[in-house]
Amino acid sequence: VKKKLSIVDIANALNISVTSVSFILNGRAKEKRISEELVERVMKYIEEVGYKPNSLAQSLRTGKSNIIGLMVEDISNHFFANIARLIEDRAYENGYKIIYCSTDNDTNKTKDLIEMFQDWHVDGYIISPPEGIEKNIESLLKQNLPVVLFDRYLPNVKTDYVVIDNLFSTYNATNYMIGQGYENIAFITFSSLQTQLSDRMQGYKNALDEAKLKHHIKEIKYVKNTDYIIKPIIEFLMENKNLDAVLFGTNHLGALGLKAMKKLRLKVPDELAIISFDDYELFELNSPQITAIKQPIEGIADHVISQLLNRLNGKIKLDERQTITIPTVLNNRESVPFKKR
Amino acid sequence: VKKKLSIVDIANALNISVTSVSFILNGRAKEKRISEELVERVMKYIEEVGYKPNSLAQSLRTGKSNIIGLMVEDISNHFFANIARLIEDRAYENGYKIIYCSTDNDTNKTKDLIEMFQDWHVDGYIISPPEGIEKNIESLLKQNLPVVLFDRYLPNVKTDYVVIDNLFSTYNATNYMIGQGYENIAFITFSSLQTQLSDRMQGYKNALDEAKLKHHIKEIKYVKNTDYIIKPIIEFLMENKNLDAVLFGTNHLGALGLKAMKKLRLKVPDELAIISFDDYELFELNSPQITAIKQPIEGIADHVISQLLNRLNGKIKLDERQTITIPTVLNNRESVPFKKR
DNA sequence: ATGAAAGCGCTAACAA
DNA sequence: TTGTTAGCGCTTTCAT
Repeated sequence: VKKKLSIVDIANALNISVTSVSFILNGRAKEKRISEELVERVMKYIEEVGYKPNSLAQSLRTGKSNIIGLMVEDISNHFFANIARLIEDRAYENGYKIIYCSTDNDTNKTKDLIEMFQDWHVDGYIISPPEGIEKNIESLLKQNLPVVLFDRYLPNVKTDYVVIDNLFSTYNATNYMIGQGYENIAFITFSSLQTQLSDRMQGYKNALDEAKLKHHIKEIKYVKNTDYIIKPIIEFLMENKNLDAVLFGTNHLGALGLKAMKKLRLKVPDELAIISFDDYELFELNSPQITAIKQPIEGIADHVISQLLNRLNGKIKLDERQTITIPTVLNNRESVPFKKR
Repeated sequence: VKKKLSIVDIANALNISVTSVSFILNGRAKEKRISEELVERVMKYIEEVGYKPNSLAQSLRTGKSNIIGLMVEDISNHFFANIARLIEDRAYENGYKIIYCSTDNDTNKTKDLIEMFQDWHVDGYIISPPEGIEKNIESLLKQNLPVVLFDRYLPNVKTDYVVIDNLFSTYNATNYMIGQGYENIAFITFSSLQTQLSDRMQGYKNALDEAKLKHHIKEIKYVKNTDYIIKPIIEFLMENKNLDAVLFGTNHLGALGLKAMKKLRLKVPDELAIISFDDYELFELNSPQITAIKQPIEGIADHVISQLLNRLNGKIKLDERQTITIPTVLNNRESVPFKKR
């Protein structure tokens, strides 16, 4: 077991100073006018013995960790997992590593996690924020730490963020259903004040209001155990036999809603037309294929990481703020046929 | 913008030595017989000013980073995302953070990533290894760094690992199909020498050989673009009209296979019975519901992290080696009905 | 063009 | 019981 060598070891071995080695290592040889010959000698030796700088020490010294903290609601969720993957690729390409965690939308957990990340001096944050962490985000901002929110934002905190056009998405989807002849359209969502969900609800309401139709809203408390999400859906559906269409507020709810309907032996779309938010492999393969509001995952991930990298590279002024809203696509399939009356 | 305080600042403020502060912070006050009074004073002050130790410095000093490196094939894959989530929870519970990456089963990429993680002095590794990184894993082992492999292992490297009983799983599934009266059973898999895939293939072969039935194996080269996976599946299916059943080697292939059949307007299960490896929400919701080999994700994640934590805590002797093989469950649904002849 | 040395924040051996 | 100090490995200022 050979001990890891340090920059000192290699300086000694070559009988030169650590400074030279450091400069050479950091590509500042030219700038410091170090002889070609020395540079070559050092590089060769380093290659030979397989020297690798200790990133920890580098970070302690420079204050830069080259780590990005990624905080998503739940890494096992299809949407976030895909975002995480795309962000990861871009981050590594740019010399950053990713340390991640799932917040579960739990405010206290998130606060702890932010502190942890701070102790580790991560260079930047990508967060899908739960409610109630305004203070903590502001504190990061005050320290000039780059923060990019996504999926939802905090209305009272001036950060960069990347979101989709939630309001228009559901407005549009609801309108589509209305246009297809549906009149008793429900919206099933999680009870939450987060912007993405409240915007989606608002879009739904707006469309109904314009058409002078009645709201049918079911808010479900989020829990991990899916049984306790399916159950209220089933109950809601049973209690509202007059419904002819349902709009689901998230992909998770869409999938579970499908399960609920399967249990109830409800025929989709004959007895109930449906649209889900957030497209999903499952929706395309289902019979009938489920119409869904597709989020441009690549677009979101791309903007998120670009924004963060720009901040990291100082390409955005500190007092500037970039907010990006991306349109969605209604992937029209088979679950909302024209309704015969 | 107030500067971050260090242990020195708080020592000065309280007119005591850094040692005392350090000991108190690390809960060694009792052991070092530091006065209750001082401990209290320090703790109170720390609370007051919100002092947080710099983990970077701690790690540089102690050589322990409290970070676990998680290397999966692809974090956006349902299976790995779920494992990642469970591992994350257990890791944070135990004071570890997770830095992750996706290997894409790319040997060179993985090598680079391992080096990166090493530069960061991560305390332990959890890896679903691609082929050809035996040397690199061995090098980690030689440095007494804990490594737990999962999903597949490296036959020539003596590491801890957690895998499922792949061979029996497909043997069992294939046998089940045979028992249901199917005779021309195909196995669609990715071309790879990785243990999980070769074991699955072997299980399939064994069952067919025992029943004196012919092999129908399609190996597909893995690529990111799903079109280039669906296409060969379609071709294979078209060229082998005599098939009456298909076993898919991974969840990814199962889902894409379903798409292929949809395109071909093949009736499942009447024209083609199917079983997929690795259960999936999609399979349960499909009509017909797809029979699948369910991997015990919680069990895998649990064993993986327990093994790693035990190593980290020195509860496993260095020369000892733990390999765990977990059984799977054949989730019997509707896609393999008894075949009338 | 190269080197000496301070210091990032922390831990722990040693001293007192 | 508490304090002094070396040093983890690196970067960078200042001197030469």
